[in-house]
Amino acid sequence: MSIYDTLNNKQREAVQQVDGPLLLLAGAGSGKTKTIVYRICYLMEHECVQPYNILAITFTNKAAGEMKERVANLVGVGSPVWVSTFHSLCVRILRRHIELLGYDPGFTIYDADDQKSLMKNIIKRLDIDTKMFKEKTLLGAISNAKEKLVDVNEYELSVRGDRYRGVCARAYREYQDTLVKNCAVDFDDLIFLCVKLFKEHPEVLDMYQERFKFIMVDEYQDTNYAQFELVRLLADRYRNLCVVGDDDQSIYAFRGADIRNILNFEVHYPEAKVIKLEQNYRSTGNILNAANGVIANNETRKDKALWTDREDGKKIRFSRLDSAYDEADFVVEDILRTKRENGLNYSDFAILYRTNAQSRVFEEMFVRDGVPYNLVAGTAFYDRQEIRDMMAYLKAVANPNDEISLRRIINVPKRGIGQASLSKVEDYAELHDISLFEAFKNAGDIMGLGKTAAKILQFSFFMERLRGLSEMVGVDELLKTLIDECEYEEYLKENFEDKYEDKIQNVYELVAKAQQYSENEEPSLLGFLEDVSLVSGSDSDEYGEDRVTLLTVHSAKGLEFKNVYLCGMEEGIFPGNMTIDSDEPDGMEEERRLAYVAITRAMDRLVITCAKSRQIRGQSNFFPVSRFVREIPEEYLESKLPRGYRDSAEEFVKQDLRKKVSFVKSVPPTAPFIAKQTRDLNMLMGIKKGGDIKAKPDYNVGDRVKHIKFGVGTVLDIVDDERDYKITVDFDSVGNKVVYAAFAKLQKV
DNA sequence: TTTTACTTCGTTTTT
DNA sequence: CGAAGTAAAA
Repeated sequence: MSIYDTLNNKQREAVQQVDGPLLLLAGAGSGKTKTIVYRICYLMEHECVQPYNILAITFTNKAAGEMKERVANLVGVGSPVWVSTFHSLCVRILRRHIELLGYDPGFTIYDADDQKSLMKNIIKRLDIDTKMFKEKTLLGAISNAKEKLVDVNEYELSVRGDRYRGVCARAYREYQDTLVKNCAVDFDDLIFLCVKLFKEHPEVLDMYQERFKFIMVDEYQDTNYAQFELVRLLADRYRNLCVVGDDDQSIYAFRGADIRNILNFEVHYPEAKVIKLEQNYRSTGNILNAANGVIANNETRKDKALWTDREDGKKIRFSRLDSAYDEADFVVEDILRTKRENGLNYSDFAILYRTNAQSRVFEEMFVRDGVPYNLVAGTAFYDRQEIRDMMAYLKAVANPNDEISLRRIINVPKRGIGQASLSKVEDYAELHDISLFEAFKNAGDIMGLGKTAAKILQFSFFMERLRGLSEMVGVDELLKTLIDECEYEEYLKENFEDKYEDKIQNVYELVAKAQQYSENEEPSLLGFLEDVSLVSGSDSDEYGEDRVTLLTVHSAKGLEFKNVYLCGMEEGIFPGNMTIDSDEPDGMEEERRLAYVAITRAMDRLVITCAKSRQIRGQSNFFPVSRFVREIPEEYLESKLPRGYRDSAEEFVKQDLRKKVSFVKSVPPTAPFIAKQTRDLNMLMGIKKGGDIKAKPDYNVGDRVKHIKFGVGTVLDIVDDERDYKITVDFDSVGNKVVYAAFAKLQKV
């Protein structure tokens, strides 16, 4: 009896298929990780592959850690197989060779927050119109470019007179120049620069191709073009590349993941073997069938169907409540009852929702009823202000060129160095072509600083001292000295009256983490910073306690729970209005995959809820039931959906609008349409909590205006209707339409 | 320089 | 409705 006997036929086939490219399509809950782990072991045991010739790439540290542990358990402790995330793999390679690209090997990694600050500075420096361009947009454009391996020069060439993209190009150049000056790289750079390194220095690539004779990539459906290219280069010599993924679980396209990487794998590698893992070991038949029913509505997908030999189990419970409040109440009650009746733990339950904002109501209820819960939230440990402050100090100590971190801490705690003084120092630095920190050291020579010069000097001495210290002591000691000498605790006490205790505690938690890190074989400040930068908040291990888990569907990927509550299943929330309004269908398919991921998290029981009306941004709106609920075949539901699944208010909405809005006639009342009409009616009837004042349009009869769907047209008439201004527009493309000002949001052109 | 009052603007986010 | 960011006052 060998360990491989515990695999099913398909899994075993995948494990033993070691030569050449292999596409492993692994459905949800099909034993994917087990298969990868066993395959690694099989390579070593049966194919005599040296562990250091194997590379396994994952997306999260959590997945990497789990894989490492399971391999170690199978073959004995500490195997030298490289199991790492894309990003940490690239950092390791870049630390060794980045000098070839003209960077300092002690580079800092900028996270999303650093990027934002940097972009803000650039917008100011380049005097970019903040009405037209927000840092988020520009960073998005840059990130997009880097994900597609488009460098600054290529980007500039591609602009071709487009004014909008021209601004992006200017921002991209300035952004990249500043990164180099600051000795810093962003997340996208890690991949981008690694590919660049391989392309420009074949001798380096050669070395890694020889080293990584067998490569495996997990969650392949989430790779972007840069990652695809990185893998392609590394695997190009031996072509022993095994990619594992599920196109139906691709939910990160909005971040650049390119589903075509997995869909076209056989095109890139014609000799590839394809193995499908379709047996699901997680969910009951009803849950699985429901998921299959929903995902079947997607056009662009690999043909496959999950099956299970588990029992049918409980049917899916669907309940539509009046409000978000009632929904939360219902869910909490249902959890408590189910837990009691079946002798379950709190940790057997999870609440899934589309957006983080939806967690609040549930939290309130849990607090009210004293139910222990764990919120997998956006604001993770390392995103906390006080932690970011400390990290900025450490970053600035490690890399004096890191302006972003320096600016963050120059006046934290308050030293009386404000914007005005900082600007003077910046001008001086620019004039003399020196770094910000060098300028700090020359503060005495800068005109007009007055008394602040001494303060700046003092700060620079302090940083120098920490820098010296960092070479003598561990990160934990360094942190303690830092906290002590800049009187950070006192600063927190003075500035955050009721929250300072938490913050101080967090700071000492960081010290504890630093202590823990210092026990590594080769601790270094750089290493600690790296560890922190590349670890996301959501995979910090806060498990152990018996709690209900609250999380977004995105962060639920890869997890499973006995009981899943999928909440807020409303047309307009999930799928969101953004997706419904968009006219390209890819977004809706991704949204549907997200629904599929959500459903397949459930092992034994799935409860779906939604609210008829919920407050969005302070105003209450009606919502129809999500199309994804309606796509579940009724036989898997506990009870049939109410006929028409629309309540009278919505029926009214529909009829009312048929009379009022002319274009209603020609369009069949599909779900997204009704969602739209619902929103429209909310506007009309003024179903708003807050003071509802209709805004007078900023255009007049005769003006040219732009509509999001209909394009440009001329305003023919403006009528001051009861609730809103009724606008008649002659659109160039579709002719006369009557629209409501608040809803149509016409832009004067 | 720092505090305060007022506007603006809102998905999802593995690293 | 709130967070977060900006403009005027202390």
